Amino acid sequence: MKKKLSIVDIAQSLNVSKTTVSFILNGRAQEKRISPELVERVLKYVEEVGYKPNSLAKSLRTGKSNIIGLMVEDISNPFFASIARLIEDRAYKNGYKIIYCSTDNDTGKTKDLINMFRDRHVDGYIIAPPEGIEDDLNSLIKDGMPVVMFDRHLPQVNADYVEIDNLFSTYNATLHLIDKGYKNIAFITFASRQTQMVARVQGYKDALASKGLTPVIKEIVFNQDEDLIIGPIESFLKEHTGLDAVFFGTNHVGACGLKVISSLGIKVPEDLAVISFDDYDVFKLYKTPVTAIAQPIIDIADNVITVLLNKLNNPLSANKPQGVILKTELRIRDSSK
Amino acid sequence: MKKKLSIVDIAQSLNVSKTTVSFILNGRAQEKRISPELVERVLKYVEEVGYKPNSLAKSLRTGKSNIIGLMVEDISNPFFASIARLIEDRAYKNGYKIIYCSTDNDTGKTKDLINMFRDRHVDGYIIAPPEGIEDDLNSLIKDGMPVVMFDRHLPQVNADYVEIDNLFSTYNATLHLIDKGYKNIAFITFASRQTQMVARVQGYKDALASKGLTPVIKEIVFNQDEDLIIGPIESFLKEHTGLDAVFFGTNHVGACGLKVISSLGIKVPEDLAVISFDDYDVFKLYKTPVTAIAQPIIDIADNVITVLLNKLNNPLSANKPQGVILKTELRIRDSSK
DNA sequence: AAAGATTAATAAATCGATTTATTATGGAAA
DNA sequence: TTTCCATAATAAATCGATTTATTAATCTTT
Repeated sequence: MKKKLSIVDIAQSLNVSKTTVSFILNGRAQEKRISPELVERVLKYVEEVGYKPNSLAKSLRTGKSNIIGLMVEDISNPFFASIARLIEDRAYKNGYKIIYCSTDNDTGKTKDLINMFRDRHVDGYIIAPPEGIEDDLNSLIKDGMPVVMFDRHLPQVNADYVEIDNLFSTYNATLHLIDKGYKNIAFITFASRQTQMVARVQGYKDALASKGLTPVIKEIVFNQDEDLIIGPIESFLKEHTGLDAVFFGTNHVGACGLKVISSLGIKVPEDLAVISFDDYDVFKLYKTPVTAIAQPIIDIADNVITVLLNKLNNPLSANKPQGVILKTELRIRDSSK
Repeated sequence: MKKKLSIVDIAQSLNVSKTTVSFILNGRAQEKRISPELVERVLKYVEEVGYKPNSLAKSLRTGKSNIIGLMVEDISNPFFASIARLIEDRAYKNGYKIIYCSTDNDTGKTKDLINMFRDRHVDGYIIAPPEGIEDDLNSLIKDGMPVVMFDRHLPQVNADYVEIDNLFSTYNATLHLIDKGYKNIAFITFASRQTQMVARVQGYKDALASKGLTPVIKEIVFNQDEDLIIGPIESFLKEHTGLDAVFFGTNHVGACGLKVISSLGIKVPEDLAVISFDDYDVFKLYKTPVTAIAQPIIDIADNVITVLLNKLNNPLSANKPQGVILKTELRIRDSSK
């Protein structure tokens, strides 16, 4: 077992000082007036023996880790997994690695994770924030750490964020249902005071209000256990027999909703029209494909990483944080015919 | 902006040496005969000011990082995302963090990622290995790093692995189709010489052979771009009109296959019966729910992390690496009625 | 009472890099 | 000939912990 080479080994083998080796490897040879012959000799040897600087030592000294911390709600949710994947790719191409983890929308867990990231000296934070971590994020920002929020934002946190136009999306989709003649439209979603969810509910309400219809809203407690989502939806649908359409607020609720609808033998759209937020394989392939609001996943990921890389490369630029709002696409399928 | 406290700050504030502080914080006070009063005084102060040791410095000195590297094929695939999620939870509970990344089944990329992990001094590796990285893994093992493979294994790598009984799973499922009277059964999957895929194909072939039927196999080049999966499936299905059943080798191929079937207006199971490997929301919710082979995801994750933690805690135990083979469940739905 | 053993704490070395401060040398200017 | 200034390289300090080696004080033992 060959033990790993250090910069001292390199320096000794070449009979030069480690300072010189370090300068050369960090591209500061010219600035430090190191002779071209020596530069070449060192580089050649380093290449030959395959020496790689110990990044821990490097990080300890420089204070940079080239790691970005990414916190999503749940990495096993396709929406977040896809975004994570795209961000990962872009980050790698720019010399950054990603550590990610799932917050479960749990404030306590998220605080722990932020501390863990901080402890690991990540260079920047990307987060779909749950409520209640305003102070933690503000403290990060005060310490000069780049922070980008996505999917939602916290109004009391003064950082960049990337979102979609939630209010307009549900407003528009609800109008679509109304135009098709549906009058008793329910909205089922996770209980949440997060900006994106509040906006979605509001868009739905606004659309109904504009036509003088009454909203029916069912909020479900966020949970990892599918049964605890399916159960409440089932009782809700059994209770509200007069509905002619239902709007699901997220892909997860939508998928669970379809399971309920399927098991109850409800026909879509004859008995009940369906629209869901987030597009998802399940919606495309359902018996009668389900109309859905597709988020611009690639655009979201691109914007997030661009904003973050920008901040990492220009740490001084104290320009005001900005919010990017992206458009969604209503994919009309015959579930709302 | 308060700058972070170091152990020296703590030592100075308390008028003791940093050695003492370090011993106390690492629970070696008794062993080092440090007086209980001093221990208490130090612990109290540390708690009070919220001092946390710099883990980079710690890792540099001790050579341990408390990080586990997890390499899956594609984090946006629900199968891998779910397993990653479960492993992440278990790891956190045991004081380990996870860095994960997607290999894309790409040998070159995987080699890079292994080097990245190595560079970051991860303490252990969990990997769904692509072909061609035998040497890299063996080199890790030679250097004493714990390595656990899952989903598949590399015969030339002498490390623990956790798998399912692929051959029996497809054998059994194919027999199920044959029992139902289907005779022209095709198998569509990703082209791969990985152990799990070879076994799946073999199980299918064996079942057909046992009944004197002829296999029809379509292999698709692994790709991130869905169109490059859907296209080949579509032409294959158009070409082979005599088929009465089709077996998809992975969840991703299965989902794409259903899209093709749906768009071609093929009726399941009247025109074509369908079975897929991996269970998946899409299969449960398809027009006629699709029979699928469900992997024991929780069991897989549990076994993987248990084996790895075991190795991390008993680095000396040079007991022979073992393979764990788990059972799958054939979930029969009316797509193969 | 001197030598040895315990106890309780500390000084210094180390991990592997980066960065600041310093030195030795040869040539130009005074 | 002395002084000054580039040039080219190096020694030493530093990042923040852990760990080894050492010291000073007290207690036993003979």
